[in-house]
Amino acid sequence: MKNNLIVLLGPTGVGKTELSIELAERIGSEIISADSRQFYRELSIGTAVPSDDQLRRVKHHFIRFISINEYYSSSIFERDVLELLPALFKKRNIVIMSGGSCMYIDAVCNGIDNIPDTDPEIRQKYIRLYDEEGIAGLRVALKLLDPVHYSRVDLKNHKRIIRALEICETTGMPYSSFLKKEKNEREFEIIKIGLRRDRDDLYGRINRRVDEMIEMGLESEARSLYSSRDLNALNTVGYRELFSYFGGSVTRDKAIELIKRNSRRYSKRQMTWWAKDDSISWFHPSEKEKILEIITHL
RNA sequence: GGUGCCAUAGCUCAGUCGGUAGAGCAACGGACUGAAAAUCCGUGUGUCCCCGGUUCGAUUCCUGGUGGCACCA
Repeated sequence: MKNNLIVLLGPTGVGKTELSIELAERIGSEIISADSRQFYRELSIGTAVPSDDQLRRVKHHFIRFISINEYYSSSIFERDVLELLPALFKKRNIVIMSGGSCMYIDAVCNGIDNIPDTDPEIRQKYIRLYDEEGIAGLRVALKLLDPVHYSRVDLKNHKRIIRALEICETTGMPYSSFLKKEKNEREFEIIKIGLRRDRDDLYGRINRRVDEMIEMGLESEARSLYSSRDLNALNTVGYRELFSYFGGSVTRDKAIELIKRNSRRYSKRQMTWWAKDDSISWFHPSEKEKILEIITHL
């Protein structure tokens, strides 16, 4: 009997959480979360993690399991998921992975090229270079160390250039030499099921959900994290805007409005990412029976 | 009721001494290989309130409407 990973994906707010739990209950599987901000145990309201009730209904993995102070990445996620899956497949030949973090989902489905770990100090060094000399300084360094990548990379995106530079310096080889871009074969089938809604409908849900988060106490959750605001894990919609409010640069109402806007923009970016993936079968979240049909006939 | 001011993009407004218009925000499109809810790139989307008039040509000037605001009654 072959093993199947059902990848349930969709933009933020589309309704993945509840549907994934209902599906998992029906087929008796467990759920792997592929939401990179639900990984952090310090965050809950702003990341819309499943409720305690929901977590009791179905066993979830990768929910609130690391600290915002820890380093994590899509590559580590790939490794962690691939290590966990055999145990899950022993219990049931179907596992559901549900989430919206595009790059993390890709890491599990297709793999990421093997690139050596880097020393955080080296990244810091290039961040300093960026602060002092701007994007131009980064470009000069990259052109020297990896002319191939220099000709391909988005030369206005400092994060991309810094990433390439830190690899070049760590390994003594050009970053581009590590990029094979080959799809890694998996020992299980991958069935991608995408959830989508009309834009007005989705945006309405996003706006309402932000109001609900505020009612549930997002402000105090964010306030308790304010001293850690510079951590990458907190450079996240729902928190950064409230930090601006705490810092006095925007009003509370404006911050809430910005959370809504940035959530909407995020959902659009997710849809753009998936638009070119023709292996996804798309459904409206209400089409549960149709989706079950597919899953149960595997 | 009278007088004055205003009406231009989704919003706030600029502008055209008459040659069909532009900023900010919003919106929209895209990129993405170990920070990714991050980061970056691109795009003006318009009966210039309406009916007439003057003019080769009116969003711009003029009559008259309509709506809004202010002041006087």
